[in-house]
Amino acid sequence: MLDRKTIVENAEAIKQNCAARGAHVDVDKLIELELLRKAKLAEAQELNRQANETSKLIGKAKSDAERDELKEQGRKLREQKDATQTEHDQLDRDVAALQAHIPNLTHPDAPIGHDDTANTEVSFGKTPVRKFDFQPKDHVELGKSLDLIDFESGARVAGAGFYFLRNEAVLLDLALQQFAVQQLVLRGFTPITTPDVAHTGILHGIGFMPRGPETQIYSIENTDLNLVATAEITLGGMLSDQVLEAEQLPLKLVGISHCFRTEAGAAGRASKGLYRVHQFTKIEMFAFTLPEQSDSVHEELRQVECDLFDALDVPYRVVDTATGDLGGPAYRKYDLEAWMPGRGDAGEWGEVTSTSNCTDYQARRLNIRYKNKGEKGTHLVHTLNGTAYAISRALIAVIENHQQADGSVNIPQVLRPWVGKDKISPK
RNA sequence: GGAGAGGUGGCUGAGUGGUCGAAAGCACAUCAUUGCUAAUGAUGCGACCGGGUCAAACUGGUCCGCAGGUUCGAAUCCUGUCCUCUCCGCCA
Repeated sequence: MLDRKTIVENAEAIKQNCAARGAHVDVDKLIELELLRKAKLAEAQELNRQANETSKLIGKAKSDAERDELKEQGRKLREQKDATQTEHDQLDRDVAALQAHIPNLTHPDAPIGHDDTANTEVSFGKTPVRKFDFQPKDHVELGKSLDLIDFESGARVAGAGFYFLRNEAVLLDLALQQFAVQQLVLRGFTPITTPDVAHTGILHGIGFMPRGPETQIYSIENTDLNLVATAEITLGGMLSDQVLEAEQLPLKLVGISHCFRTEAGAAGRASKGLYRVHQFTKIEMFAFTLPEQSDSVHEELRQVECDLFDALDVPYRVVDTATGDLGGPAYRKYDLEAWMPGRGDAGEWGEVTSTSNCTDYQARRLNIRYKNKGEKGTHLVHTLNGTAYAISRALIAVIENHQQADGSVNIPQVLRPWVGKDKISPK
């Protein structure tokens, strides 16, 4: 959420930013309503002041007649105040509704463009794209032949988009989690496990819109709880309404995230196998920083993501996300796209991680602040998030890139201690 | 799940209808004083949203878990709700 005052005072810049991001919000309308709202607020406050004054006089009234007269006067003032307040509250809701649809400001270096075709390549990983001297299989085929992934049972038990992992895939799943958490703890991140459900208000704070027709979120009936789509929700929500000491920042966390997504509207998109599923595990980085730290921490998160995929010997590229392809809260976003040899006709890049600098956009709604020692007043922190490994997609990249001509799959060196073997062979 | 107690400022904790944004203590800040790893005294010290100012001063409103209700007026009375604690039951 952007600050209302900022919106009013920078109307033209906000409109341009909305246009660049493809957000259709009537900024002029918002400003008009906001100014009206402020006028109403002043009016209600003045009426309230008069009513308070009258009430005080009643306490000091000398005669019953005088008291009754003042009571009547007070009652009228309260009525007027209530009416004005009601008008204000409606305006406030209207403004809030518009405000919620205004995306964050954008980093000046982010590429401008309507969609992901405008994303720019920033860099490539250490591992080059492999030239196969045989026809590589996709992970669905390998998953079946090596008895690693069972989509049929997943569909039977929970529906399309669910799956069972089996055998070495389970060990790989755990190994990826262990390795990522281990590396991040070495880099000063605090490991956290979080609830897998969260209140609707927390989802809103992070920028999700649960309970709408197009929502990505599973909600739990008869409760205010939703299954989380990422631990970004719970890690960010963890410090909602808290005031941190400036010296505690940056605060870097690594969460083990169970992700549930309805993927509404995703049907028909190229999304075979594990690529787009309703449930997966993710190792998620989250950071709270001082405003002046967020750019550098963002670069740090990107570097961690690169290092983690370099460690798997998986080829990838980093892209700087174009304005039109940024989510609402992101000020700037980098995606890592791993090479997936089995994707499409001859292999394609597929998104495996993303890291966003959300500046104060989430912090404002979640009310997460910091204060400088000895100073009065508080300021909003910046929040950032980044994927270490989204296990399902990392599995695709690992399995497809490390497959061998004989149908086996080599296990990346760094994961071998946890998997307990070098390769996955046909049974 | 059952029974009970409680949620007040950074903390402890008074406060059962108007003079309460809230006593007192602690903590904190500044000053003074004694000089020895601290004591004593004075003063100040909540947050948020507005108006005002170059900035202050000054000033209006809101806030006593949260949301409603009663009343001219609510920290105080009523209802709902959330959370915490204790005891019992159940249980991975």
